[in-house]
Amino acid sequence: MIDVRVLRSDPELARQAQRRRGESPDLVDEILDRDEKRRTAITAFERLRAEQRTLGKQVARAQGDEKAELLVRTKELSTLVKEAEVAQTEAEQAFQAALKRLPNIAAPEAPAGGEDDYTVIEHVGAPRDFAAEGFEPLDHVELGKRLGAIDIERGAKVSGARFYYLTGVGADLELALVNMAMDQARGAGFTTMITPALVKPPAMDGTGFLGQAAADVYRLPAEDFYLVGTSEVPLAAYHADEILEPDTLPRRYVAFSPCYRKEAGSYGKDTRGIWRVHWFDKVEMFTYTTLEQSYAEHEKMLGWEKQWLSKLELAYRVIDTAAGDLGLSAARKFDCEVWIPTRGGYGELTSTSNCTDFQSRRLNIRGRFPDGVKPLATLNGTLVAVPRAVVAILENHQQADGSVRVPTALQPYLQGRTSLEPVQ
RNA sequence: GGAGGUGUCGCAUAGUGGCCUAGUGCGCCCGCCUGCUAAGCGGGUUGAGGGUUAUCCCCUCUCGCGGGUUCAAAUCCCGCCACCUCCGCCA
Repeated sequence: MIDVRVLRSDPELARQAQRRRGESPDLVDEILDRDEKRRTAITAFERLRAEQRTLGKQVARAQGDEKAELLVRTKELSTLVKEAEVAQTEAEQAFQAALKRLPNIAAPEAPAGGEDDYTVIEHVGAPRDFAAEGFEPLDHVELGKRLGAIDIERGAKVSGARFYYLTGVGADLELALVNMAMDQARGAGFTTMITPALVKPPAMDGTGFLGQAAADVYRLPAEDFYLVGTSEVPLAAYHADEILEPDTLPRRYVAFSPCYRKEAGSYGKDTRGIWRVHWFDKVEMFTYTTLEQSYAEHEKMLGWEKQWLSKLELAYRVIDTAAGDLGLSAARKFDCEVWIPTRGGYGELTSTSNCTDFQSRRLNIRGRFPDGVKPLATLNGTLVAVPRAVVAILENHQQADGSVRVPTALQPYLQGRTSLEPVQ
């Protein structure tokens, strides 16, 4: 949620930001119009309410005829106050509804445009040249079968399309990745968390996932729960309605959780294998800090993600996501995209967003600072989304004999194994 | 799932319709006093919104949340939520 005072003082900034996202600037003016009506309604209510309170005190002291006369007026006022209160509430709700639709103001550095308008910040490592090595790489589905690591057929039998089992070394690989990620984050000062995967509507809405992303969210209507698509949701809502002391900042949390996504609108896209699935496990970093510190923190998040990918010995590039591809809450987003041999291109493995004070305003997360109580900034970043990491490792580290080399850093987490061998 | 209890300004508490502009203690902040510290004394200390915006000032809301009764609600009534105790069920 954007500070309405920013919209009042510099509406053109917000209109411009909307255009850079490829969205209509008219929403800004609709919000300002509703703000005007809201303030008029508040003033009207408060004037009546003040009169009611003043007269109410006189009633308490008055006697006889004087009291009777006052009661005539106060009874009238009682009705007027109630009407004015209803009008104020309605104006407030109309205003809030419009304001909540407005996405975060994209950072000036974020490229304008949509999904394909990203800029590449850097390349790290070179894609492996299988042709030079003299063999054709297998995809992760075939490798997963040979290793006894991934069972997609039975995933579909039990749960349907886009579900899978990790079996044997596949399951071992998940636990190894998760433990390694947790160790790295813990070493960087993060507090380890295991978070609820079912949340109530305010948590989902406050994090910004009931906007454009609502179609992608699983809901349990009977109990009014949502299944989270990322532990960003329970981590952001963790400090909702709290005022944090500045000397406890930054607060860094790392969570392991399952993630559930409908993947609506992706029909026919990435249908093979486990690249895009309805459920997966993920280790996610999350930071609460000041708005001023958030930009440096965002660089740190990216640094931790790069460190992680390097330990997995993967070639990747970093992109600066375009404004139109930021989602509702983010002001800026960096994706790390790893080279996937059988895709013949880069695919997103991790992503880190600076949501500035956008989520904090929705979730009412504030800090007590010398110059007042102010909303904090929130940032999130993937360390490991398990299935995609498994795909990247299997495909990039496969050998001509069908085995898969285990990256050195990961070996201690896989009972010292240096390679995964085919079982058939 | 059932029964009972509890929810007040950081913490602990007072408050059974108008004297609540929510009192008191603790904690915290500022100042005074004081060789230092403690004690003592004085003041301040929820958050949000509106008017005005030159820091002041004025007003409204905020006693778990939402309704209702009333001229007037922390206080009375209804619903919901959270927590505690016990029972049931379950991993």
